[in-house]
Parts: sequence; C-alpha cells; structure tokens
Amino acid sequence: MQEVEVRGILINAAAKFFSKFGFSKTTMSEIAKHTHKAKGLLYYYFNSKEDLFNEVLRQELGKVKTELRKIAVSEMGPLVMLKNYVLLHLELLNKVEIYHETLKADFFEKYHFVKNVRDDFELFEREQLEIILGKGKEEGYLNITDITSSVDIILMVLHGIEISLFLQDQYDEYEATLDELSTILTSGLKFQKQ
Amino acid sequence: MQEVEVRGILINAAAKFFSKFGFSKTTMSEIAKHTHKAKGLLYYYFNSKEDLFNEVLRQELGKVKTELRKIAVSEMGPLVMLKNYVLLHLELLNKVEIYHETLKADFFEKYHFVKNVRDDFELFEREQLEIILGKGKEEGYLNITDITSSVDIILMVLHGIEISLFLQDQYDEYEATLDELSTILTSGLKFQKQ
DNA sequence: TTTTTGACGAAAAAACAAAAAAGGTCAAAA
DNA sequence: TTTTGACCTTTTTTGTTTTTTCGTCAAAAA
Repeated sequence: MQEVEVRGILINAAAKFFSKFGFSKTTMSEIAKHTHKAKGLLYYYFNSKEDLFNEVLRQELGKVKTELRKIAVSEMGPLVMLKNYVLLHLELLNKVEIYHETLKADFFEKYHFVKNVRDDFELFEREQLEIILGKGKEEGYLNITDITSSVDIILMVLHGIEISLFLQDQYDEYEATLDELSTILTSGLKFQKQ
Repeated sequence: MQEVEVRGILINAAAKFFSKFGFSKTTMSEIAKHTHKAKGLLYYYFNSKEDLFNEVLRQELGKVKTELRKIAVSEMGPLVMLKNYVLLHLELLNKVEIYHETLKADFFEKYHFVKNVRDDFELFEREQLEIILGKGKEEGYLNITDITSSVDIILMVLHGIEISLFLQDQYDEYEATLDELSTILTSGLKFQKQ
C-alpha cells in the first residue's frame, strides 16, 4: 500500500500551494516538480485539478470538524458550549486560507466544484448546533421552540461576518468584539420570546 | 437659479444609470445624451465622474437617513426601537442598488473616492444607535455598560449579513429569519452580562 | 499488476498591438 | 452664468499571436 502515502504527499504539497497562491495561480506542474514526481502521476491519483483542490479542502475542513466536534461532546453547560462553538468556529476558519479562497469564489459564483465539500461542512455545523441547542432546550437553559430556525440565524451571522473578518483580514482587530458578540447571541437565545 | 434644477436633473439621470449598470459601465456621454445636454456640462457641475457618483450616493443615503431618523425620535420603547431600526436598516438598504455597488467595491478595495460618504453614513448610524441604546439604558430596559462596544457589535452583524443578503440577492429568502435575528439581538442586549 | 514517467495535443491564459471608446479640457457661443 | 461640441489624452476593448497549463497516453519501472 504505497498508494496512501504518495497520495498524502501530493495532497500536502498541493495544500501548501493552494493556500499560498489560490486555485488558479498554482499549477499542476509546480506541485509535481516540488514533490519530485511526474505530472502524469497527479492524474493517476486525482481526476483533475478541481478534484485535487476538493481533496485538500476536505482534509482541511476535516481537521476543523475534529476540533469543533469536541465541544458538543464536552461537559460544559449548553450556554458556555454555544458561546465556545461560535468563537472556535471563527478562530479555526480564520486560519484555513484555502477556505477563504472558496468564500471569494462563492462571491463570484465560480468554483462550483467546491459545493459538495462546503455543503458537507455546513451540514456538519447544523448537526453540531442542533445538538447543542437541543441540549440547552432539554435542560431548560434556552427558551427556543424552533431549533432549526435558531440554527439558521447563528449560521447566517457566522457566514455573514466571516466574509469581512477573513477576506479583509479584520479578525485580529475584532477579536475582542467577537467575544461579546457570542455572549449577546447566547443570551439572546436564552431569553428569546416567541 | 437655474443651476439647482439642472444639477438635480443630472444627478437623477446619473442615479438611474449608476443603479442599473454600476460605476464603470455607465458613461458620462450616456448621461449627457439622455438628459439632452452636452457632455461638457457635466463637468461644469461636477469635478469628475467619481464626484458625480459620490453625489448620487450621498442623495440616496440621505433618503435612507431621513427614514431611519424617524425611529430614534419616535414614541416606541427602546427595545422595539432597536428591533425596528435593525429591520428598517436592512429593508431600506436592500433597495439602494448604488449602495450595493459600493459594498462590492469595498470588497475589492477599489472606489476609495466613496469613502467619505460611507463614513458619513456609518457615523450617522452610530449616532442613532447610541441614542437608542442610551435611552434603553436610562430607562432600565437594557443592561449595557459600554454603549460604544454594543454599537460595534450591532454594526458588525449588520454589515456582515448585508453582503450575503444584498450582493447574493438573498434578502427575500431570509426576510422571515431577519425578524428573528433582530429579536435575538435585542433580547441579547437586554440581558447581556458584563 | 500497480505505479511512475515524460512527450504530446488541445484548451486556456498571457502578451502584444491596433482600434475604439471613454474621461476630461477649453475656447467660443448662447 | 450656463451651455456647447470639437479636441486631446488616457483607458478599455478587440483581435491576434505566443506561451503556459491542463489533461492524455503509450511505454517503462517497480
């Protein structure tokens, strides 16, 4: 089973280039040369450049998922959980350059090929948030009737601000404010009137 | 005093073109032809195309300001006020196409010339929100120590989501959700812990 | 059989030059 | 004081050529 290792090497090299230069400005030849492989080999392991990019993105978001998952299974109370989830989501995604690339793409309605991976990640986030909010509701901390629509709102806010935060590099500047934002969102749900 | 009227006619015509085609795809000749004036006249009333665009934007945002101002001086309670402000802000700006153009520009770090007008509008919004939150604090409805940072958060959320809402035409889709969002923000401030 | 190579063709992007369109000026007319 | 339109200069568009890049494949290596 040499395959797994070579494949991994290629993905890692690709990750570096894609993160640094974006999709269109990194070339398959570059990745091949840097790994001391022939370009053709890339097409033995991946169907296309888009496929490779997808694979890299899947891997990077996979790491983020692993971290985020820890929150919903932890021993914190639901309110702290929710707050921490929001903050960690922003902190982690701020570091994933290749994700920023897809945000930009989203904006231009290009990069359709990335839709699957992003949808998968969004689904994951919905699940996690539903677990957290569900727990909060059960235990009587959160006053929510429609969990789905509360999740909608949290995701809307998160997606909204990440464009300004990540693409305009304002994360560091607003880090303190984000803490308060998450507090407000949390207590907003706590006492939300229907 | 013919001047005011002609100037107004030019601005109105420009508004139509800028709103429909954006800054770069509308031409000064077009505007001149459509108003049955010579192109040179545009440069009698305005220093440049950028200056004209600015003037149009100032006028459009002026209308929005007039509407928003009504809220802070109304008789509603501070909580309702805040909620309504958020909703009206989104509803009105959703219609101002020329403002969307500047959002896009903001993103590309172009259109520096528009900075003044946008800053002016942002300042106005800060003032209004400070009035509302101040009133809420005084009357004991809102539990806020630092008004400025609460305003920061509201504006961060508003600016964040307007990119997805306006530029990706998701306003209609999310209109119902926005109502809930504003409720959450409001009650979040109400019970916010420091 | 599985993995790797590198020369190759087709398609996309970059570079370049020529032509067209646009912003902006100004002297003269209304 | 306001308006015009010919004019100059700069920017954008268009069409062409050249280069780069993606992706394929037959053959070699493991």
